Amino acid sequence: MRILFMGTPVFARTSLEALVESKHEIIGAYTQPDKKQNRGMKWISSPVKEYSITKGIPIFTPDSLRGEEEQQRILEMKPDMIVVAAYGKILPEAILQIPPFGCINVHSSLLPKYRGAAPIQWAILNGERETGVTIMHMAKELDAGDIIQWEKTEIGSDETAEELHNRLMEMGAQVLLRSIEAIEAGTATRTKQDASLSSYAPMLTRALSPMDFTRSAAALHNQVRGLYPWPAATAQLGKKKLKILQSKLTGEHTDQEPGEIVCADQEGIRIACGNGSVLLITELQAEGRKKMKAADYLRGHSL
RNA sequence: CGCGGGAUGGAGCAGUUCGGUAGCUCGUCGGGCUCAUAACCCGAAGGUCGGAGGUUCAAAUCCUUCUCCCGCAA
Repeated sequence: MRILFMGTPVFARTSLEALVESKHEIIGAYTQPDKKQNRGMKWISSPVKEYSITKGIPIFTPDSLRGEEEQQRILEMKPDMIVVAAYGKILPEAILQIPPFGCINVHSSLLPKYRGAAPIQWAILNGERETGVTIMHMAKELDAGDIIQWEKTEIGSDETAEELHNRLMEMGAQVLLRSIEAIEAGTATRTKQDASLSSYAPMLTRALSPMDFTRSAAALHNQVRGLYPWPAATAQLGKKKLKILQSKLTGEHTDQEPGEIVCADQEGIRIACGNGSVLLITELQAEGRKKMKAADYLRGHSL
């Protein structure tokens, strides 16, 4: 199968790698243009671009796919199928109709739940017990196409968004290969999404970071691991604003007011939360510092 | 040239403004106390103060430069 790939971050690269190592022919990779970003405003290429260079895959980084010219180019490449994974651009309908085997997408949630940009993180933020990856045919509406296959996985009670992301990334690549195989063999099914069950997982922002200690410890724990490693939960402890990177639920109770420090020792910092629940902060990061164990932080700082 | 913070014994920090014998909390090792201990008491080891130049009688501290780390912004 002649496959045109479209994707940007490391999540997409993993699927691309799986495709490259499969029997399929990767005829090109679309990815976001290089950006000036990070400290020092250096030019950064997407992981998909970096990888494609090492494999000699033709790279395309248009600002938009809406133009005639771009659509014509894709048409001339004669892809049998377009595979999209976290590309970051909307594909116009004209392009969706080009490949005879269709445009399929790797999405890291159990659709129709968590459509959108940050499905992995929102699943954790909402305290879901399970999530997964879905391979679907792309439709005009975002993440609303017919489902080809999905695979579920349990979310560990202390699992972070980063860990879950890495697992789903590998899982996505595998399910993708199986789906393509099924499509090629003509055994693939198409299941419509029940739009009434859909939910939206918008891009994360720093506005989600501040911790409100009147919420339950369980909700805050979800916030800490769901926002890890970016943008990370933050809290004002003592005089400093800290990123809270790792926490534990202790099941303890306290009579102290939300936000008060129950105890700070080798285990970490226990903070009173809503309804007398207690959250144990075990890892954090101060501005200009590296992340460290809460106990280490306490050796040089008083609260 | 985006803005800013940081590099000090194994860990986390102070000291840098106004140069003058390197300090705190903890860890480690030894000893003591104890039925016992992650607790307490006594003692010890461990640092070319990120690298390289310079100023000075004297530099962690002032000047120049380099490397690495981090936060913000994108």
